Amino acid sequence: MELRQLRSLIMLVESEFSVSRAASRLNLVQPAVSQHLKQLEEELGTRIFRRQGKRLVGLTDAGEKVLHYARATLAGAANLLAVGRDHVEEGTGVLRIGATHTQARYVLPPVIRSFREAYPAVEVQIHQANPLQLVEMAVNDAVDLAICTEALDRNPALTAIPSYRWNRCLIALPDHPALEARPVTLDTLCEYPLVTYVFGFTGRGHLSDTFARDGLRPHVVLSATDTDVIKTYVREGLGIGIIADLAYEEDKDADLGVRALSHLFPAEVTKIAYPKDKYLQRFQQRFIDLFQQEATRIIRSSRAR
Amino acid sequence: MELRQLRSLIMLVESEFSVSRAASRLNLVQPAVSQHLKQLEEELGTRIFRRQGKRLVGLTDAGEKVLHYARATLAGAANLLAVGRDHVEEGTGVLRIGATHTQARYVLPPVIRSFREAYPAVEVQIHQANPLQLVEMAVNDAVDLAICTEALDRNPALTAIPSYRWNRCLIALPDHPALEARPVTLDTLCEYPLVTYVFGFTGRGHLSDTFARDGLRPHVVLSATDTDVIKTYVREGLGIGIIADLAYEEDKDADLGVRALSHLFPAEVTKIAYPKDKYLQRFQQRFIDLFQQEATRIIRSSRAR
DNA sequence: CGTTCTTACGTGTGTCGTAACGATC
DNA sequence: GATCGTTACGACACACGTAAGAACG
Repeated sequence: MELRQLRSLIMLVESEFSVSRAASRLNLVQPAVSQHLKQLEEELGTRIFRRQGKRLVGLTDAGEKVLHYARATLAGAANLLAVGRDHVEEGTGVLRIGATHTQARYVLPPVIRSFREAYPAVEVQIHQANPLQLVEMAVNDAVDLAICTEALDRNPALTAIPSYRWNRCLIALPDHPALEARPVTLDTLCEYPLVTYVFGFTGRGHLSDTFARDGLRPHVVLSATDTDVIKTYVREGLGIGIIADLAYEEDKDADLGVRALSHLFPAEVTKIAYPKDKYLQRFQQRFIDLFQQEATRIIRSSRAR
Repeated sequence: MELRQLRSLIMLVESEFSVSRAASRLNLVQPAVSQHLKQLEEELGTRIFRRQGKRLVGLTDAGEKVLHYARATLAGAANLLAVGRDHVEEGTGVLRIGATHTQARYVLPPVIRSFREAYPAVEVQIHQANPLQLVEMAVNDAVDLAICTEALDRNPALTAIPSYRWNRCLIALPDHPALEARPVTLDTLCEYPLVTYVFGFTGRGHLSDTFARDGLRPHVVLSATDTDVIKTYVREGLGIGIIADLAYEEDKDADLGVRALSHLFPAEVTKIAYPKDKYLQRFQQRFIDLFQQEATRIIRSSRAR
C-alpha cells in the first residue's frame, strides 16, 4: 500500500468520482490514478467502489471505512512533515483560516494585521463558509483553523477552544420608536418587522429558541447570512435589526441607533478549532494566541456600550 | 515521504537504535534502512536523531514528535488494511490479547475456548504483562486488545470498556482462626501475616488505600504478582492470603478456607481496551462480546459464595 | 462523436542488494 | 579486529506518461 494510492482515492472522492479530474488535480495522467485505485482495491481484496459500467460512482460500505482511514493516514503524514517545516523554515508557510462572514469581517482584520507583522513570510488565506461547512473543512484539513460560534464543539474530531463571548444588539434608524423602549423586551422586538440572520448562522438558533420559549412569534421580514446585508436593509427602513454586538462599528454605524440586548438572549461563545492530534506549527499556535488576545479586547469594547 | 521510511524509523526505535537489527527485523539489508532514515531526515530538513559519531543513539525533540506521527500514520495504514481483511478472509487472522496473570489464568480460558470454537482459523496469542506494559502495548499496537483492572482507563488514547466488577476474598488454611471471625474486619486482617499482590497489580492500590484510610498497617510478609504464588505460600502456612475472588477455584482450592471481603474493600472494575479509532475486525468485536458474556457469568458464580 | 475509463508499452527513476571502505569500541 | 555504520555501484522493479482501444451517453 502506498500513500499516493490514498491520495488518489481521496482526490477522487473530492472530485465527484471523476478519475480524470482527480488526476489533473494531482498533476498526474488519468491512467496513473486508475492504476492507483485498482491496486488499492486489489490489495484490499474487496470492492470499495460502486460502479456503473466502468465508471466509478461512489463508495461501498467498506469503501467509506477505507476512506476514513486513508484520511487518517495522510493526516498523520501531513503532521509529520509539518514537524519538519516547523523546525526549518521557521515563520514561512501558509495559514488557512476558515471563518464565517461575521468573523472575517469584524473580528479577524486586527488579528490578521498583527499576525502579518509578526510573520510577514506566512501567506494568510481566509476561506469564508458557513458553520457546517467549516466543520467539514477543518476535519478534512481543507483549512488549518476554523473560527465560528456554532457547530464547532459538536464534532468529537475537533479540538475547540472557547475564545470570547458575545451577545446581540438592536440596530434601527435613529428615530425608530423601538429604541425608546425602557427596557427593550422580547415583546418590543415582536412589535416591529425584524431583519436578522438566517437559521444556522451567527447565533440564530439561540435567538429563535428564546422567542419560542416565551411563545412569541417574531416577525422576521428578511434573514441574511451576513451583517452587512442586515445593516443595509435596516438603513432602507425595512425594519429593526438584530445583529452580533461585535458587528456594530462605532464610527461607521453612527447613523444607526443601537441598544444592547444581552439581558434578553443567552450569550454565545465563539470558538477556534482544529482537528484533534493535528500538529500545530508555531505560527499557527501564535495565531490562536493573537486571536484570544484580540477576543478579550473585543469583549471590553462592546461591554463599554 | 514513504511508508517504508516510517517503518524503518519505528523499527529502529524498537531495536534500541541498532540499524542492523532493525534491518534484519524488517527483512531488509542494513544500507537500505540507513537510506530510509537518511531520506526521512533530509526531507524533514531537521535533525531527528541524536548521534554519537555515526551511530544513532536517540531521538531529538523533533524526532519524538516525528515518531508519534509516524506511528499514527502507520496505524492508519494498518486499520485500512484491516478493513479489507475483515471483508475477505472472514474469520481468519491473528488475535493478540494482552492480559495480566489473573486474567490469563482465571478469566480468559473459557472465553478463549468458545472463541476458538467460533473462529477455529484465527490464531489466538496471549501476551502476559503488567498493567503499565499493557497500556503501552495497546497504544503501540503490539496487542489488539488489552485486558486488566488498572491503568487502562487512564490513557486518553485508549477506549476502555468496563466489563465486570470483582472484589477480594480471604484464603487461609482451613483451621486458621482468621476464618472464624464474624465478621471479618480490617483489624482481623492486620492480626496475621498477609500474603497478597505487589503494588500496581490486581487491585493492590485500592487495597493499600483502604488500610491506610483507617490508619492500619497490615503486615504483608510476601507480595506476588500472581495468585498462584500467593496460594502456594498460604498452603505453606506463611500467612493468610488476600486474592481476587474470581481467582478462587471451588474444585481445585477446596483445601483452602475462603471468606468474602467485599464489605471491606471497594469493588474493582476490569476493562478491555484498544486504541481509539482502531478498526476492530469482526472476530475482534466478537471476542469482546464473548468476554463480556463470560464476565457476567463470573460475577454470578463468585456472588454465589 | 465526444467523454471517460482500460489496456498496452516504453522509459526513466529509484529501491534494494552486494561489496568495499571507514570508524569506533 | 570485530562490530556497526557509510559510500559506491549495478540490477531489477515499477511508476508514470504516451498512445491506442472500448464502453457509455
